[in-house]
Amino acid sequence: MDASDDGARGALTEEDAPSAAFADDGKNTIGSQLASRLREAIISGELEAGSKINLDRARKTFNVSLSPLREGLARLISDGLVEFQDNRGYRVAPISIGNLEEVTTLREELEVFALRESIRVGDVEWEGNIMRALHRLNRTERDAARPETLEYWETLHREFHLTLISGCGKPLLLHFCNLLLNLNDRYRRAFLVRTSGDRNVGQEHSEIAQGAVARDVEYACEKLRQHIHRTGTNLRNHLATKGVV
Amino acid sequence: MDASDDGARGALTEEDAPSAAFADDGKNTIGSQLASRLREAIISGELEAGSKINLDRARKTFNVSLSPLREGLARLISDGLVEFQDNRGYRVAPISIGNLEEVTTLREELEVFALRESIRVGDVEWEGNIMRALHRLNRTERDAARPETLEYWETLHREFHLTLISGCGKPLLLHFCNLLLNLNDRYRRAFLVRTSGDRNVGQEHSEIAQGAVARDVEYACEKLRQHIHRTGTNLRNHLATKGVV
DNA sequence: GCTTGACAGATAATCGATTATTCTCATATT
DNA sequence: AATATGAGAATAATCGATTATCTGTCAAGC
Repeated sequence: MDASDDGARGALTEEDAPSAAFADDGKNTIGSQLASRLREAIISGELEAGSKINLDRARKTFNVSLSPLREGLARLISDGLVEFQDNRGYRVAPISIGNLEEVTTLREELEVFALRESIRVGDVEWEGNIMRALHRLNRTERDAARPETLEYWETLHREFHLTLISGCGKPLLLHFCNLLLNLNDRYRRAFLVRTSGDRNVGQEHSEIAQGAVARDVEYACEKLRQHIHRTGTNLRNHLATKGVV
Repeated sequence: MDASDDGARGALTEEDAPSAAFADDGKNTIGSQLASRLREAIISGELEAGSKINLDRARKTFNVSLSPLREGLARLISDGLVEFQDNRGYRVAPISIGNLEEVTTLREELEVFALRESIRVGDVEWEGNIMRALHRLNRTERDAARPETLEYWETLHREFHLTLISGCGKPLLLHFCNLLLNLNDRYRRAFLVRTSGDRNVGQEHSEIAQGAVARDVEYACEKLRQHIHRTGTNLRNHLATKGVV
């Protein structure tokens, strides 16, 4: 499941890194469960970007009372997926080309920095986790005809990117990267059914991973930067096609 | 007042940048007011780092009901000042040397990047705002004997740093920097009554500001980086002295 | 002596009802 | 015609009470 779905929700210092399965992954309270469901609903595009969230309607849709609903929504604010204004309620964070460009730029800056740090201080276990995540990702088919494979691929893809930087030992930085990845995934799941023909994404991932475990900082970081940049460019073109400003 | 105290609380895309006074700055709801009061209480050290927040006691202390109290606390989670765990409630985010070092490192990375971008795209109004913020800061006495002057100085200092990077045109980046500045200020207000003798902080600020408005990217960025780094080093020494791990 | 389990008190989470605010739209006014 | 006003509906915020969960203590069993 999504690494950010841990039942134990901390603050910015929480453990955002992907980790081995939790037998009992918490999610005890209705508020927590709602946060997960809403997060998935927003990232998957089920809830339209920019739309207002009517509390009363949402209350009925999810069969919950107001308190846990507000609780869940409040958490998504820190994820950047929901906006809030006093007395005007909540709305799904809007999307825009400007926002996508900023997310891409910051990913280039922060994820690359986190990878650099990971290569510097990451241990052997970190290396192993990368190889595992890469293998699982590249062995998974991404068939546009079957949405469930797409979602599974997204999960693994996200896991791969988080694993890459999980060795850096900087919880705050990982938190920021996690947020950015969330925001980015929303764009991809909304607009990118298939990758553009001139890319071999699987090979890109392999190159990054091999550079990382070989501790070749410059190679790995440059490959990661290009990978993020290309995705950003592709997405921007798709958005422009669909008339998003 | 604190720039992050806007009544209108948005998500990560909100306007975190400092701006001229709001005649009516909102803060309509009890939840919002509480968020501000609690934020100040935590940053100023009034609420001890790492301590548990008993909801019932807090409810009585602030004379509010449970719902707005939870609302206010939830917002501080996204600020990284409060941590939360299902069924175990809220606690003030702990401090540690490790966290301080990460905050410092990320400030060096992100604030410097934001300054670089600001110098690249900032307009004349941005330049003017810097000179104004610098003037107000350097004209304000920082008298350790009078706490109210310290607090006022902190406000202006924060305003100066946010103004420096306010021209970058990247709301998400500004949000991250705002969070980091919050976390950093908590350490300073707790541990740094006076700056160490070998520094002339006023001059450091002046050099950064002059470099920025002169559009000398490398000079300004290097000065800012050193400024942040020195503060980090000073704080770490103070923490170590007081036995913080 | 150590572990396990039941109990009680403390604490957090949730609910349904109430109050306050904003929004809508028809009407009045310049 | 454009703008201002105000009543009523829609919606958000808050409250007090109730329910669920956890934490620490102490006794029974191994």
